[in-house]
Amino acid sequence: MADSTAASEGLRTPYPAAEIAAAWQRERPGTPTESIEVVTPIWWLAKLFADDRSRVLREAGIDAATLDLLSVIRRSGPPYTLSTREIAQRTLVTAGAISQRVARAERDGLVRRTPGTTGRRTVEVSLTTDGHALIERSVDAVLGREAALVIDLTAHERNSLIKLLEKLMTGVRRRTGTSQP
Amino acid sequence: MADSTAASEGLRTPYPAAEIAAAWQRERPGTPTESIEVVTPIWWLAKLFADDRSRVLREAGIDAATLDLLSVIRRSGPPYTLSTREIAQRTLVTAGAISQRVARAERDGLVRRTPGTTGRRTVEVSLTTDGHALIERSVDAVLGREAALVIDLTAHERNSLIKLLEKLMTGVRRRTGTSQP
DNA sequence: ACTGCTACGTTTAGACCTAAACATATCTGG
DNA sequence: CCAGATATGTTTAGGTCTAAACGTAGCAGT
Repeated sequence: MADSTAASEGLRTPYPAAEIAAAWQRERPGTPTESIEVVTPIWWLAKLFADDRSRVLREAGIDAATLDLLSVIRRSGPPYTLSTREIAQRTLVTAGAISQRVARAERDGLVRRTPGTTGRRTVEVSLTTDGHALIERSVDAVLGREAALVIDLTAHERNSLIKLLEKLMTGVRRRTGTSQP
Repeated sequence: MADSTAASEGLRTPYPAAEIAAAWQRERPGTPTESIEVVTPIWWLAKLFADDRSRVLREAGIDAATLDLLSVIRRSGPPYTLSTREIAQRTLVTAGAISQRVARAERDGLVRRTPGTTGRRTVEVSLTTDGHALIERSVDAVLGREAALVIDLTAHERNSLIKLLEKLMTGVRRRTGTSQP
């Protein structure tokens, strides 16, 4: 069943995950390949989305890391201010990376850092007028483009996929220890 | 339907994608958020898998980039040799990155570079004894761990997910231009 | 009020990647 | 046979991230 339609030429569907699993079974029978057809497409899709987003953002004059930072602040609503720690929790990167992102964005005049008034030794990061304008300008472009990329799924398929991803994520989280390492 | 079970405390399920979409709708009604619940979980899962894999590999004394390189050569079968170009095609990184990966692996004695005998100005990369031993030692650990991470899905759910991811990837590929930019 | 503990943010060193410039080697068509 | 086009790999410059070391700011207990 793998030999029909032998690849007479290049790779129309370049190296689908099933072929990787089959190759391992051929080379090392018994290799635990059950996960490959789930994990590999997820990685590839993540990269396809990330690369496409980079392209869209380059045209808008902003990069993905900055979009992520400005988005999370914008989304939190007025007064468009979050502490460094809150930002780190809502994002999948380390505190050090947030520090650097904020430093770059501040250098570019997109956010402002102010000593936190509330208790702890926090630092509040808030949007400047420029930062607010930039995120307003970018978010529709990025999300609109991504909506177009997933349009091939029917509403039903989309819902099934969302539910399955949710269940998978719950399991993975539980087994890896839910907090970021 | 979003307000029931208000988050009285921290974030048991930290910032699920649905909340992000809801936040955008609250802040900017009309924002095209249809893709968020699909794209965001895919990114998060990719990162969860990548981080977990890094952890497993650190214990095995190898990094993800090297695993990727040795795997693709090992999987190709005897004589465990591929040209730089073939490796780049089977991997999602640029030719420059492959060049650097091969240089590092060669420095560590895991692969060997030889001028290609067949026609073009190719460079053949082949596994050394050490490289072969290292990949044999690592692959079961990595794939076994990943199989354990996806075990919560039933066979039926797993198949549905695979099919949906395949369909999504096909569409995204077509709309972004199938070859890597 | 001291002393030690914990929370929080920043800095630094190192790894890896991409994009673009290079450097060659191989073909192609007069 | 030669000139340009094409295919391959490598190098370089710049950017971002992580992990770990730091440096302090509040807090708790006595």
